[in-house]
Amino acid sequence: MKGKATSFDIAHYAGVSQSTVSRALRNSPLVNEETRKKVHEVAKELNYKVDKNASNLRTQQSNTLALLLFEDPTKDDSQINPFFLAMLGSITRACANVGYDLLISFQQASKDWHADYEDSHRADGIILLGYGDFIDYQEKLDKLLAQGTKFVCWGAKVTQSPNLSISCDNYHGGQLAAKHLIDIQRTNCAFIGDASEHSPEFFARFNGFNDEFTKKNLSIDSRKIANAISTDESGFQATKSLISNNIKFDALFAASDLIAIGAIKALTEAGIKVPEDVAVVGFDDIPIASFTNPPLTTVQQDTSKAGEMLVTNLLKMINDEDITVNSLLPELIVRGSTKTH
Amino acid sequence: MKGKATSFDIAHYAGVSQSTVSRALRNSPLVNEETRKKVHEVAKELNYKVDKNASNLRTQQSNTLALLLFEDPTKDDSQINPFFLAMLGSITRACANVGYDLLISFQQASKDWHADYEDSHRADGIILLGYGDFIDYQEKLDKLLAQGTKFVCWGAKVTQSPNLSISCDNYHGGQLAAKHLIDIQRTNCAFIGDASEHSPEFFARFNGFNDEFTKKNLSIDSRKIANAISTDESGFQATKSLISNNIKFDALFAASDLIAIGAIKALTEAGIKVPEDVAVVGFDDIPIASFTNPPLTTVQQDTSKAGEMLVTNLLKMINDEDITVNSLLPELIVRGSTKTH
DNA sequence: CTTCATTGTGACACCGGTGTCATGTCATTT
DNA sequence: AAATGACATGACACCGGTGTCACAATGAAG
Repeated sequence: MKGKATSFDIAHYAGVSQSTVSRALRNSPLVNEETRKKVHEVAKELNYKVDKNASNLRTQQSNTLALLLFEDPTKDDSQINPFFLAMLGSITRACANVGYDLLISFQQASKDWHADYEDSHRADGIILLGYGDFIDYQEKLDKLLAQGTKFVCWGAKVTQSPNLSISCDNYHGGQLAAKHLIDIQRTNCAFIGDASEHSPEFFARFNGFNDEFTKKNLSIDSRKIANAISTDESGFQATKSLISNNIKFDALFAASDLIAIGAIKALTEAGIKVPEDVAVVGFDDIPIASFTNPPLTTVQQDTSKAGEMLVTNLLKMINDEDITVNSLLPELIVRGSTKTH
Repeated sequence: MKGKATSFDIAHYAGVSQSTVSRALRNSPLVNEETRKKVHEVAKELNYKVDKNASNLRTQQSNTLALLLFEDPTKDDSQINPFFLAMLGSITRACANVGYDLLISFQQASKDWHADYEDSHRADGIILLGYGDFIDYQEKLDKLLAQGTKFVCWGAKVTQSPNLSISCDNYHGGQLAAKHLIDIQRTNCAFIGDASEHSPEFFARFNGFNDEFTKKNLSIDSRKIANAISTDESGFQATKSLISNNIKFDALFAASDLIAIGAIKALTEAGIKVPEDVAVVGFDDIPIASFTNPPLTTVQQDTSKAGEMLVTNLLKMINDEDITVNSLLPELIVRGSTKTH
């Protein structure tokens, strides 16, 4: 047999027209049961598969979603944030469940990325994933919006159109962390992350955390706030600088687990014991979290549910259905890094 | 503007024919520099993007690769083997570097998966990734081969066509582990994994390990070999059963890091100290490995190079070029789990 | 026996590009 | 001045499906 079989080949062998083959294979009610069976039979025999390019071209939809992962530009090229990796896994599954293919692509946050995938009809919609500088990001989202591109994003709320973004309730997560530290009487607390609009998610975590302290007439000393992006290296450096500036604290809330891991490393190297001297709370609950030494207390985001929601919401957008925005509820997972006894 | 711009729209506004637009956009040398510029200008203005479906249909290639991930069926649905996640990351990058898109899909190892992606012209080639029962797997690979599908796979050697698979030199990796343990005088050694043809990679690791012992007139007691698939849970159970059968050993070689992590947990719970009582060596060097307690000594596979090789080899196959099979050289990373002093 | 709805099928245009062939223009050669 | 070639462009078929329309066959209704 020369090359791949086409619907014409099937038509030929089944003794019907190509139109009928097309209908039969898509189980159109228009076609007689008997011919339908015959066609399916021949198709199977010839190992025929519908050419997606032709079919997509005609129907003007691809049954494919694109996942764009943005990375912190400073990040080592070889490692990917495990939290996003987990999201990627759950998104993949969610796509498979609804019969969509998934294209993935890593984007340099700095680079120009336009909505290539959707514009070129390669995907019906786009899922955006990534921490990164939000200000720059926002601008590009606006462009997407203006173009009418179908997309959802994880994390940062897009102001004009809050329905586009799905996230866990970061503010609430921050509160959980604060409550826990207050419970175990660690109120002299440092925060490592970015407490500004540049990282809305981190900011929300910080605000929830801070507000909870304020509620109890406590406060976070601003000198105990150190900037970091979501890498262990950055968390390590930030914590180290706090330590070398001789700033004292008995608890540390890291805006992400990777930061927390870096922080623990910095603390340990400085001879500061976790959790005896400093209790550490992270955010995300990445797989590593339970394997660190000590195991990391952290605010868990349900990545599996998150991926599902991203996909279902995106599909709703594609079908012009209404979206019910749901924030995911984070959960505190207490482990060794805050166990004081 | 109604809908997306097509090349005809560009042609209209640029005052040339559609053919010329097509050529100009692909920077064909046939078209005059001036018109080329003009066309590019208009295209940019109208935010035009080539429709991939049309273009793929015509050229009969998709500039897309598909990545199929096979999972141990027993595996918890929510977690993905971190080693494959790392591979996925490097493959994605490698694809991006050569201008290919990447479709990903998780496959139930048990399910029927045919070569849907390639048959339906959605991808030019396929990358297969996954531990799993090799016997069943092999059969499906044969089918792919017979169909002339372009694919490469990680790990297990496909007997008829060894060029198809790329892997690190597992045998050598096993030797490295053995040498190290012998060096530190831990020769009463257990092996956790699957030492049979069902898991060729694990088998090779074991064989390298075992042969190295034999070379030194040492041997691995067959009662100290326990079966496990590549999950921490399975490693945990396997190790536990060794312990509860009162089998003594002072070193343990796990066929993968996840197994090793489960093993460490089992040992620790039984009051056996790592590395004082039992030295543990894993395989893969997944990101978690350096964060375990104690940090895990392991045989590192260079995932970044591996992903690159998979992609470049697959592209060579697609272009009918010759492939030079390269095994990747694994490297021993010594960490706390084998440090006896 | 005609009329009309129903059912199943084939013919054909179409999706938006790409590649081939034909055409036209202009400078160079003889 | 006629012939030759290089260069630039347009016309058109084609990739392999999908959707619309027309039409034949059948049976029911009038």
